[in-house]
Amino acid sequence: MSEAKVTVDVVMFTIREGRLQVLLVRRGIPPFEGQWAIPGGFVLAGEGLEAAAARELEEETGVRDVYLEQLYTFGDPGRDPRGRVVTVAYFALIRSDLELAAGSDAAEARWWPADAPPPLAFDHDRILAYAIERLRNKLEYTTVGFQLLPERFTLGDLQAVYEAVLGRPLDKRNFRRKLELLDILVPLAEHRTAGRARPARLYRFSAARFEKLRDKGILFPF
Amino acid sequence: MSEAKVTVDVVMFTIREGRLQVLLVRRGIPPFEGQWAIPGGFVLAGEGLEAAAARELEEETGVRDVYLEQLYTFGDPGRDPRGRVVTVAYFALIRSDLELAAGSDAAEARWWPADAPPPLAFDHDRILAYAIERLRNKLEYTTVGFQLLPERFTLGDLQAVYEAVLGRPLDKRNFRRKLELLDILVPLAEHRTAGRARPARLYRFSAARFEKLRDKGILFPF
DNA sequence: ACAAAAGTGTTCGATATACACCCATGT
DNA sequence: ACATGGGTGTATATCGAACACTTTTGT
Repeated sequence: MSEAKVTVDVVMFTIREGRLQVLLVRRGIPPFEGQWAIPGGFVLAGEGLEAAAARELEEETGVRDVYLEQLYTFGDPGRDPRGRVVTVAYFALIRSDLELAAGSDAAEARWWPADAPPPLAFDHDRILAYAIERLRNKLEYTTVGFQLLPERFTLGDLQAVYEAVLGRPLDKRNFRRKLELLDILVPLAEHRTAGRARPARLYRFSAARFEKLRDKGILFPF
Repeated sequence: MSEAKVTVDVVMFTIREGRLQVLLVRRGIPPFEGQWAIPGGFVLAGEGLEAAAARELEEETGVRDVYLEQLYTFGDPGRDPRGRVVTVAYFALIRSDLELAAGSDAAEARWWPADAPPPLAFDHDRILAYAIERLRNKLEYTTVGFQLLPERFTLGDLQAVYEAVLGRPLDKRNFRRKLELLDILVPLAEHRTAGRARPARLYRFSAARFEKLRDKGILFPF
């Protein structure tokens, strides 16, 4: 017997309150009814895996066109009491300025700190741990960090993202020098003033310049 | 409809004749009958994905306990004319001293240069390309290269593996210094003499020392 | 003797890290 | 005036890259 059900689970990360947070939903049906879980669902007939993940993402958050990457496939027999279910896990990065659409699935959904989630259904604790590890690694040698910020952001915002995900403080001057060398940020004319501190210059990510780096073989500059 | 067939495909690499080679099988049945393909097959009921990959590996080569890592999952609708087939691809590294067991599947199987394979069935050219890319990346910051060599090997052997996979020459002195710093090779008393050249010292990989590096947070020293 | 691969150190540039003070604004 | 985060430069250590000759063996 080689028939199985195939699902996608999408670990959606964001930055809220200066911390890395993950979207979880409370299950409304057995198994694990009432438990928190990583959002996911069955792949439809004729639907690609990544398309299914993007669909779940949009159903859950109302958001499209975000960073989405395949993570790992979990298929141990017995991981789902309903029978053989193979799940292809993805992870996604949600910009911190995007609000969750009100529960389209009528299911309860909320952000949880990624390092302090509630008990999770199925083997979802493993999936979450794996996603966090992958995100940390990616952050160190890629530029995915920008995907967690609004289009316009300050260097302080960006550094805060890196610190939240990596879980350690970074040196401001070294961080900025590294970014300057990469030359993938475009300084904008505007500033943003927060609280009673000096206004900070806003930047945006330049996909074009990043592509040029890639073309020159500098694949993962971070 | 969420039922699908689940297969595992295993991209098996080795070093032969100083080149990176990949094991391919000629398909005996439709679809793509007579075409070359990456070995694989259906996941059995109650069988884990990695277990299925290890079984395919052993059926095809007679070899067990080799380096095996999940690569990516391909599930585009239409990738298999028989219907919805999701394949979880793995890649494996076969030591260069291991001989293929005579065709247990009665199917033709042979090594092909990884950079010049014949036309492949399904989307297997994509899978192979992805596996090569991953292997190259892994080689640069991990120690998987040892998995392609016999237990006892010379530094020249090891460098040849890296050069074959990366596709570029490496500096002998820099290569050796790096290894010395890592301190994961154990020099043996024996030497091996090849042709009419000076005999070379044999080494073996020390998994114990490698684990110590990992414990100290030096995850991927290469 | 010579062909073949083994073995061995140093220099240089680039990159990563550590570290402290002044600036512009709101209250 | 002071509290808050923004902004800036220098010195040092570490790592990677480039580079050439001697040694040991078989023929």
